[in-house]
Amino acid sequence: MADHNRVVTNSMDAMLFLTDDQLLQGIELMYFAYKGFTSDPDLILQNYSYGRAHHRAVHFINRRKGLKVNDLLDILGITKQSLNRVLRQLIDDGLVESRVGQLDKRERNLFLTEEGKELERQLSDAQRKRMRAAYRAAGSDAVQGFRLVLEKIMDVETRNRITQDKE
Amino acid sequence: MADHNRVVTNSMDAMLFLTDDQLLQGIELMYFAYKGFTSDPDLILQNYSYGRAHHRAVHFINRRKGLKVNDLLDILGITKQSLNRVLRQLIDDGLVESRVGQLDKRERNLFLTEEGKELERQLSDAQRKRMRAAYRAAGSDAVQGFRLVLEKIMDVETRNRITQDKE
DNA sequence: TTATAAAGTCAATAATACTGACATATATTA
DNA sequence: TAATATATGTCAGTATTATTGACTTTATAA
Repeated sequence: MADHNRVVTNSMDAMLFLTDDQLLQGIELMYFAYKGFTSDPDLILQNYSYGRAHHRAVHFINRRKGLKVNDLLDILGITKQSLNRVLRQLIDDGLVESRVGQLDKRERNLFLTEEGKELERQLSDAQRKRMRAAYRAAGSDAVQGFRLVLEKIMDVETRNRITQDKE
Repeated sequence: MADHNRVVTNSMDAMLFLTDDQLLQGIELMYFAYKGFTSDPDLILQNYSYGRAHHRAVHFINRRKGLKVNDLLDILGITKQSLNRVLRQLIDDGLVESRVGQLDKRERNLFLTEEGKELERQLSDAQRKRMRAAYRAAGSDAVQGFRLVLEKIMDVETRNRITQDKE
């Protein structure tokens, strides 16, 4: 029975019928989930008088250690001037270190300091906790589906950049 | 084999092992997907000199026709003063109609005008198109998993409010 | 040497949110 | 009925995050 269902399901995929209402429900789900998803970090950031922009910078500097300012700009899709305000604060506050590039001295490689890592840990702990609970509650099959759909929702250029960066 | 795998997978769910890196990948996925998800409407809104706040208002007024101002405040989780700016514009521009409540005349029931429906259609067409493409590419099993995980990511109070509202 | 590139900065502006203080109309309660 | 509470709306001031445009400094490349 499982096998039979699987075959039927797969052959249905090509003509998956989706009402506008079902799609709108998915859209709302994204909205509400994203809201919950950002709520825990938002609370923590208040203690530092930082905002989401700081979180994003800290997150990506942690994930791609030593990345260049330009890389960060590409990832975030904001202007140099917007990033500068945030980065300036993080550097002045001693959470981020900006090292002159070894090959090209115009470049700056960004790293988290110990203090920066501590904030990152706090933020990602909260977010991971929520993700882990959701993953566990939904089950591993659901997680695969979740990841697959999210990947397809992204802009193609974004998807290519992310996946090519992965080693 | 399918049945055997299913059993193994389900029994694994309780102890689903997730590395911090896997969870961080999920977190990034949410970030990038949400970004893509809002990019199409953002372009359309520029033509109207509106922002995401207007989109959200229009979306929920369409989805819950005749909802009260207080209902909308609850859903959006913003202050009366923040909503007012947006709602004032939409009403003045003739996209939203505010009708005095029939039972309680203090209340105002919100509706989209024909013009408002036209904007809603434009915005949701773009977003539905992206969702439909993602759903089709991922397959119906994946869609189920996607929805399930998103529901679990939401705040419990949000989830209860959403699901109870559904008839 | 001149042009290009990476990073940083200053200034002005916009969208979205916030808090606090009040006003108005209507409903509910004492 | 009089006092209180509720739903909505508004004014003013402030903060965060983003924008555009103009420029500078330093370093690499043509």
